[in-house]
Amino acid sequence: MAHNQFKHLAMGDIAKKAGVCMATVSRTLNNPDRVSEKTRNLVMKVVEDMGYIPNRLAASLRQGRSRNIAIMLPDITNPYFSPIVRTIEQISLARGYSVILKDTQDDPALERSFAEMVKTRQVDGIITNSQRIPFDVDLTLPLHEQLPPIVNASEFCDLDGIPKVGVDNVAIGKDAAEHLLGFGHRRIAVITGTSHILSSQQREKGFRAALLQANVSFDEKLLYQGDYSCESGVAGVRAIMQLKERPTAFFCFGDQIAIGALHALRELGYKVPEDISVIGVDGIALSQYCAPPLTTVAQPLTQIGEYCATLLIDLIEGKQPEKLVHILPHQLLIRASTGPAPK
Amino acid sequence: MAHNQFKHLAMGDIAKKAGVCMATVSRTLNNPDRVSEKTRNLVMKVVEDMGYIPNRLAASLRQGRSRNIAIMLPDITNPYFSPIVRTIEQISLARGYSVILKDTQDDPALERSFAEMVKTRQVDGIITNSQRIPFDVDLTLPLHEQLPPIVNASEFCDLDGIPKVGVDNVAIGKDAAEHLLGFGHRRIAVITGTSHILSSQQREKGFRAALLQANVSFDEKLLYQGDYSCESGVAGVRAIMQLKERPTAFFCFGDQIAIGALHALRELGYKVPEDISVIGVDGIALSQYCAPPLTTVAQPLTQIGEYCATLLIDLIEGKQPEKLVHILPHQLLIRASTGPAPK
DNA sequence: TGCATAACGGAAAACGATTTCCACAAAAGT
DNA sequence: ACTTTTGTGGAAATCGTTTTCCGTTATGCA
Repeated sequence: MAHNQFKHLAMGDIAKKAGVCMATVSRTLNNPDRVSEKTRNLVMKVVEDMGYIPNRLAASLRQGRSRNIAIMLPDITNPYFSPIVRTIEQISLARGYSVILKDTQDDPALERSFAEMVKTRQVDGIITNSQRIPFDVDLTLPLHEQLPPIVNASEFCDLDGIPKVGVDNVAIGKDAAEHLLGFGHRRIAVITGTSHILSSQQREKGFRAALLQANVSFDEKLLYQGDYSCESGVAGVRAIMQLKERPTAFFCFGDQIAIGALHALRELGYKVPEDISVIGVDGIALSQYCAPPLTTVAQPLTQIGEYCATLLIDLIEGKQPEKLVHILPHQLLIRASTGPAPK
Repeated sequence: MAHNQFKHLAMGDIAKKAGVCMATVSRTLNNPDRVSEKTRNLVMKVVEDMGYIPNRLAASLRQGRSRNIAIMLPDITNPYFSPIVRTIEQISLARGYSVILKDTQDDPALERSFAEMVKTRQVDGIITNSQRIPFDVDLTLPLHEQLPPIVNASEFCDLDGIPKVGVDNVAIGKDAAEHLLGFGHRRIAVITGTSHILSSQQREKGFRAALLQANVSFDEKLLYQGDYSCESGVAGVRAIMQLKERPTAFFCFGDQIAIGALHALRELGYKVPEDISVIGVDGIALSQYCAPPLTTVAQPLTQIGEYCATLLIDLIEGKQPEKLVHILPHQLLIRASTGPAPK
């Protein structure tokens, strides 16, 4: 009713005009090499002249696939995801897929409802940052026979057999800790990510392991449960700096946390890194513009996106990927927010 | 071929199992009130038990609409867009639409190709930040008869009759300038947004008007063409601070520019706001965590998203909106990056 | 000249829901 | 008891492609 002003040509109209049959038009559009050059040019010309654009819904219905993929994120405002999403878009486009982006706000119900888009045939597969797999699975049966094409990005669910792309968060926690230990820090505070999130737990694990290995004990009062937001960085610093025995360094499990922490430390009058060092994780673009520029353990965000998209589309198209799990290398970016521990 | 492991029930299967006809199943699912409670419960139970989920592609094909909308952005990594996109998603979801997000990288060809998704019936409408309308229009005919549902967000094309949601950028330029003038600044540098973008041109216009009105002349050497990126903020400051006659304030046409500018000023050893004031535009979430917290002219980002989504969906559904153009109020957030001009 | 191959036409099934048309029954109203 | 509603069944058209199944003609090659 609404917008009939756009008369939609059907393939039959083109066929009639060009004096060929529909099959030929379809072949010309989808398998150009199966049509003689002469007919191809003829059909193409008519298509151009009349401005025909095939209805992809019809094609999708017939072919049983939509050539769309979905990305589920807990929070698209987190700049961590931007480069990942952008890369996924680029690769998908190159391979003929469109991307549907979803902000699930970490809500299981929303995750499941979005996941239904696979069942409704609106998308052919899903890239998800959630460690909850939004499909019912029977653990006694092989997973890949029950799940639609799905790739776990950055955050991993604990099921084996689910394709995953991300980093080694235990190692990240260790590397960050060792960087601070190397500067002589012994009282290191931690502002974690969202507590139920695996990446946060693993970074904590790596952190503790590094301390243990260096024979440094950890004061549990120096641990603040954050949630990967700037706000939790602010709150964490405020809480911890009230302690009698203050830390000389903060290990923030995300760059956004670190940005908030830097802000709060500034407010309280501390100098970074002279009084207190701060290290983050993620390597978001803005981290280099912090005051001071943030030392951080950078993730290969573009690469994560690249692997996710490639993996998912391979799965969709039935190409068996050689590897289902990709753990990509991280990199410690030493900038100005960390320095020697004060005496 | 790829994933037949998911046997897809069709509506006929449900009808048979429930002992009713397909029309009844369809009615139950789409117009529950046109079916007796008894049959409704029966059908619903079968639907639940068998886990039936209707194929939306088929429905879309038949109904001639996909219940998808597209958002075209030049750069999804710009945190300016995040709250807008998130709000659009929320409203769309509530009204039964899915959102397809596109990063066009300001490329006209990409914009056009994405816009074709309307013609291929993959989306019912578009929200675009580009001032290029990616459809051919005949200016002698009424626009609304030629264009599919489309809404211009934040950046406006120069055609009348296109639905638009945004702010008054001339006023924003004026307000920012007057704030600095009020602090006694007379040499104010400007780092603009992308030069061909209307919002940047208008902010400049407002800025110049305010100076003129205050009887302050503008030194053209204090104008640096940026592109809304952090990098251009850095570059702008470096270029302008090499001048013999330096400014006492920077008006950055975007918060990202301002973040880069703050960074570069810090590198050069200037104190903000004691030596130099900096004001931004946009009011992105991170602006409050800058060092010092950024004075900025904030846009009502959530509201922009809200109006865009509502407007577009109303257009799609044939409801004639009362207003096609919404200019929403901005707000000067005075924080710590601006202060009195040094003597 | 003969024959394999390629190119294309014609017609129709298929994808899976929506929607219409008509008939017919049961429930509700007068 | 008679007329309206209301609810439902049965069957089929429809959306616009893709794809198959032949059959036919043109082309190329030996």
